[in-house]
Amino acid sequence: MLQSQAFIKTKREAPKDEVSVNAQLLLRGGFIDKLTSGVYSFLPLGFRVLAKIERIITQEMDAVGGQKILMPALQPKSLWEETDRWVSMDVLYKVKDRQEKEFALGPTHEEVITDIVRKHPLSYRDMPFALYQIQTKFRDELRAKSGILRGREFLMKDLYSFHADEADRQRYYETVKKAYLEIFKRCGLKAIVTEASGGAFSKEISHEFQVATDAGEDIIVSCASCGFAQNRELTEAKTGDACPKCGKPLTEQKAIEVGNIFTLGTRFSQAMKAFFTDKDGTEKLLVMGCYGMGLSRVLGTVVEANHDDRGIIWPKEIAPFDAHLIVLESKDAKESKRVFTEAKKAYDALGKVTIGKEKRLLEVLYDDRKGVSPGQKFADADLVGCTWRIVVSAKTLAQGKVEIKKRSDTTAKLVAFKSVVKEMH
RNA sequence: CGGAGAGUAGUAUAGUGGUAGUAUACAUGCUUUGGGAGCAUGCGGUCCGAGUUCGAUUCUCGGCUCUCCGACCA
Repeated sequence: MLQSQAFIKTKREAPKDEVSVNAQLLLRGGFIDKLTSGVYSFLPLGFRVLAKIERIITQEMDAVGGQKILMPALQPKSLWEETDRWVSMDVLYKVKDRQEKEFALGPTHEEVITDIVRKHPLSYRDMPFALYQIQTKFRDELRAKSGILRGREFLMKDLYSFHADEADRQRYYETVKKAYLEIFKRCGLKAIVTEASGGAFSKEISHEFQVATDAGEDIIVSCASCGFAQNRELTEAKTGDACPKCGKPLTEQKAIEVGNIFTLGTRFSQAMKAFFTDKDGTEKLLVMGCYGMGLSRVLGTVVEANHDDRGIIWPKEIAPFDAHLIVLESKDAKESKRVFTEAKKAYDALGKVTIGKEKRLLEVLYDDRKGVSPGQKFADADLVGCTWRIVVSAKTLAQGKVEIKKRSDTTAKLVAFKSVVKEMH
């Protein structure tokens, strides 16, 4: 993509009100735009990152047998009354149509998915199965805060699984848990599986995926030795207390919840009469699980966990572009022209390179802007945070080379253009 | 919802009961080109409403919006 033509507008300063790091850097870098409190647009750069996160999630959900669907955000009141959540769900946005008929803007989709499923004759032979979607959720939060970490409208992946019995549900729960860890790993996050309350769903504990950072709103107590971790809401344990599993000292830390998986059991199938026919020919309640993950929150968490004072350092697999190619003008017009010609050649060549197991095309953002100083181009590249920075200038060309630098490294290397791709492996 | 803070140009800021200033960004021209370059010119602003006043961006009241703390959180 040519930066001179792209809708990428970086800012030197963040709006003074924005305190959270994710909001500051994402706004300054032109990744997002705030419409109102807790409601954001994703601009070209941000949307590219979001699409990559979505791609990872989709791959991993498909890998555990999830079938992707899309459910409506607009949901009739009657559905929510079936589970008593029209009144008990305090974050529910309620809207009326011109006939005064009431609807909810979906904050989650247990009701809708259960309604879909119950309309179909199901046999034990159909079990288990799992459906998921990636969709915009609406929650009238008491307080939107922390940039895109707690919005009132946000993108979420929600998976729902259906089983003939509790043992199978438990088995699948563990499968999804592993898939979640793989997703977070690919997104460059170190997630800690944390025991938490089942909330309104269940008396059983749920599992949260927590990323330790000071920007977190949760406090978790964890053991570095055996991996035991609990949300503060479940425990009185403090730093230094003995781990109940292995006896080693526990550590308290702030963390961001990037995912949460729940045991639903028959909570919804019972309230909404969702059955399947078992081997013995009798109707039984579906046993369910649900598994949530906020994509926009994952994105914000990545920024909180991966940045320095100059900007964002995107993990490789979700960087908006693999490489940020920068051309620097020269004082001599003729030489400048040659530098631009060579940079354009490099851009065209890099765009045809395939990388990774999947042999996908390398994605390059080419800063071809004229009249922009080297300092500004470097500053922008650091802020935007693509994995690799490649510089073509009179200086590098004098040696027949280009410069390559990893965003996470401090030093650059001069290499022949031919070796650039090799450097990126 | 309770508490605190803040609303002046796209962004960041100054200031004043009497024609609103600076930086940056944007536009134009010239110069410059390895860490947010320089000069010149231009464009652009007091959140909304009421009150006090000859006159309000400034004072008073009300509203709206944003941020932070708290409560809450599938």
